[in-house]
Amino acid sequence: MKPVVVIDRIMETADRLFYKQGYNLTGINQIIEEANISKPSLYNHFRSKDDLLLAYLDQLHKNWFDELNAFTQGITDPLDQLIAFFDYRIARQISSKYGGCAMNKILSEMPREAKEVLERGVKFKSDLRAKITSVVKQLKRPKDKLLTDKEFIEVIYAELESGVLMAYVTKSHDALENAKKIIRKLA
Amino acid sequence: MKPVVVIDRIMETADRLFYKQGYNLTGINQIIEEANISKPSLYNHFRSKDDLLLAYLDQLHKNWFDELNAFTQGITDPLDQLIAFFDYRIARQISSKYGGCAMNKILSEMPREAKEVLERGVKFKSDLRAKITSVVKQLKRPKDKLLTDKEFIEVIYAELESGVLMAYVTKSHDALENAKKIIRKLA
DNA sequence: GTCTATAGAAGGATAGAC
DNA sequence: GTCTATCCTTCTATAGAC
Repeated sequence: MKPVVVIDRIMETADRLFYKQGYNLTGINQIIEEANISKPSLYNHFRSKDDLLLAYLDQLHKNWFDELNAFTQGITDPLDQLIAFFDYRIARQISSKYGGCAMNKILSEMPREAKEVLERGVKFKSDLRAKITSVVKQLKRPKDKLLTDKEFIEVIYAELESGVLMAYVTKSHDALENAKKIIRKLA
Repeated sequence: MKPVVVIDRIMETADRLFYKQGYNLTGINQIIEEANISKPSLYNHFRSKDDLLLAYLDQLHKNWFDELNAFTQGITDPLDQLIAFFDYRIARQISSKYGGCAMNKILSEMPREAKEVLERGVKFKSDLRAKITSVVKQLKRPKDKLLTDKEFIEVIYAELESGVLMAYVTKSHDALENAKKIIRKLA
């Protein structure tokens, strides 16, 4: 069921290859071959390979948060919502066979000059942190908790990032599972 | 003060370029040019570019832990030692102008087949975790603490990983600084 | 062990026909 | 908008002389 429209075929192929092989290891030639289009057809839609990367990152951002929202839809208890963030990442890592975090992998292979890419990374991370913050506020944690809200949010965020990284390296979601217990204790 | 021996010049140049630009963006041509050697001279010491990468990773592992040991040398209090782990990473991020974690960046740009590289990543992470574990044991934390030793170790590790990633993306070590306060509270 | 020279493939991007 | 054909650069790696 490949997309019929050319630009959709490009985006679908870029998404798959950039995630699987990384940006720098994926050549324009491979993209056009697997998307079954010609080279000038690609350059008709995107000025350059870098331009395609930015489009890929924007699509990634939208899809990632849309799917997260769909995943947590219907969960009312705030603590359960926090746990669902971890379950979302676990589900993604399992379905991608522990391919790691798409955004972090791209960020990690960029040279210093890639300012526009870095900006998208910052936006992605601040949006995720904002979602966590919003849910933590709903917990209405008492003031005498060991960690402040800000600190608790930081730990949640760190456990998500580190957990996915460990999933990528060890090909297991043990760390993400353990993190859930820690979050329940600190809540 | 460039190294005189050829293989040292290669390693020094590879170390600098792999970290600054990443592995895939660094060509053999650039390495030999900046190391002021010829191409066959490089291939006399390393069978392939991949072979050079493995040598680079092994050197990185050794240097990283040697410098960590030197950094924590003389610190006797276990909690201070844990904090020193964060200060070590802060110092490295400042001196590298927030270039991020060398090991994680390489890991992130590898394709699935790069088994030998991934193994070195696993070893690096398990060695760091072992060091944290060793120090936490010395804390002799009471059983009634909110987090078990295992959970506390996990949080320390996650804050280190996530903190360096945030340093790379935001070009600031705020996250690593905040993490220190959290660790003190949870100790 | 080190060099000059080169092979052979793949990289990103474009001209011009339809 | 899409194609065939082509351009120029860069890539990893090697042959053969010294």
